Amino acid sequence: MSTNRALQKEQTRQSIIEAALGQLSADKSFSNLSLREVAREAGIAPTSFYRHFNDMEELGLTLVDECGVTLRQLMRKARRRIEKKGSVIKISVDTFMEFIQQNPNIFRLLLRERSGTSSAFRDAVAREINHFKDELTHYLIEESNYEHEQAYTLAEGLVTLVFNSGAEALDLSRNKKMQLKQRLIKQLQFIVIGALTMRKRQNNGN
Amino acid sequence: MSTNRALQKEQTRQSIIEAALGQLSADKSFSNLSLREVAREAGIAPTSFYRHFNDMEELGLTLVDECGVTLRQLMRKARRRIEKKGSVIKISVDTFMEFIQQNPNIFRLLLRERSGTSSAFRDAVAREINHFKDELTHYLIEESNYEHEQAYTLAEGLVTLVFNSGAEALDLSRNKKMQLKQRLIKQLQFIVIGALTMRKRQNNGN
DNA sequence: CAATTGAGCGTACAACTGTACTCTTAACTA
DNA sequence: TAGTTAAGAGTACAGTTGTACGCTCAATTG
Repeated sequence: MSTNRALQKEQTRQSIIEAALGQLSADKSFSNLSLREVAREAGIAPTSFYRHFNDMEELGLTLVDECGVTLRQLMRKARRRIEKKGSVIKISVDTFMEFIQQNPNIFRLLLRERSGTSSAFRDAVAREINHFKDELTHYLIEESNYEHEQAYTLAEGLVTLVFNSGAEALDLSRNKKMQLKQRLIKQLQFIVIGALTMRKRQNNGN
Repeated sequence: MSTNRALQKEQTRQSIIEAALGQLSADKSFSNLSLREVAREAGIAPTSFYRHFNDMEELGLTLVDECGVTLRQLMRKARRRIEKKGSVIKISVDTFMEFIQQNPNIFRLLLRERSGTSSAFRDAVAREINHFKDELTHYLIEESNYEHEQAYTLAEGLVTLVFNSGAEALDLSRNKKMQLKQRLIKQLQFIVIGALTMRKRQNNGN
């Protein structure tokens, strides 16, 4: 198996990926990136793009996957912090907000393609979000003895609230962002306590 | 003031709007609609478009506004149904789901432009969603004696959950949609009961 | 009725797009 | 070392886009 050649190829592949990520912004979504623009930014001829991806879509899906990996790593880090003690809700929210603060463009990619034009994209993003729901579901089952269906419903609600506040936080001032975060934490508390309360009532046959 | 001429103009204006709405679908978002496509569909010359809108963006904002009006009318209808009695949560959810069932494309427009490329769009959509939050906030204050801040936080959470489930419901089968709706209702109950519970605790000085 | 207005059309153009095809040349293989 | 492979460049083309400009001609106005 080759070393030098494959290595060079991998490098330009990476430069394509970085070029694409670098062009994403509040005013430029992936779907209005053109193959030529990306190639230009990556320093290759437009036609050379095809040596690495068949499509812009194929490149996009790669970005989504990479983003998912990064996010999951981050949440693992968050869980470690929780084990060392601290409020589950606050630490999770802090972690998430930290991520979108530092990677606004890749988070925008997720947001946009979640309801975007390509079903392959939509599916990919849905898959990433489902990872979150599933992990949280397991956490709730293990830590708080929830039954699966209840746990999933609860997890889904929590993830929805967090993800959405992330979306709104993108454009806000530091001040408004703080307020939003406070409200988010309250909403998460509401839903957690609500679920607990309903479970108690059910157990008491009430 | 003219009658005939202005009327004709209004008619082709409407045909532009309908053309645009007609072209929106799961696979075609407003931002990849071209002026020429819309003009073609509306049966006018590309350049005639400018007699009615300066921009595609101006057309888009019009669509968002129209969508907002429709939605608010619908929610008023829902409130009337509630006054004649019934579960607040269930009726609201039914109403909302009915809307996106019957107007999936215009709802997709809202979803997409919510985190889209144009800040004018984002603002417009945010404004529409805020209408919902505000109306619900007032409702909670009047009907359940919430204090304003708590009411707003609660309303925001509820609206977020509903709006988001709407987004997910778009692509689901009838069956999955029912399940989603069930979970949504549970999540709304969680959050409402959680808020009530926390308020009680606070009042008991607990 | 004569003059004005303005919605809509047609032409034209420069900019940009994706991609088919051919060529180069450095890295690999045997 | 001679032959093969494949990444990347260059050219070319047909298609689409927004929009500037000038024209037409029916409705409106005075």
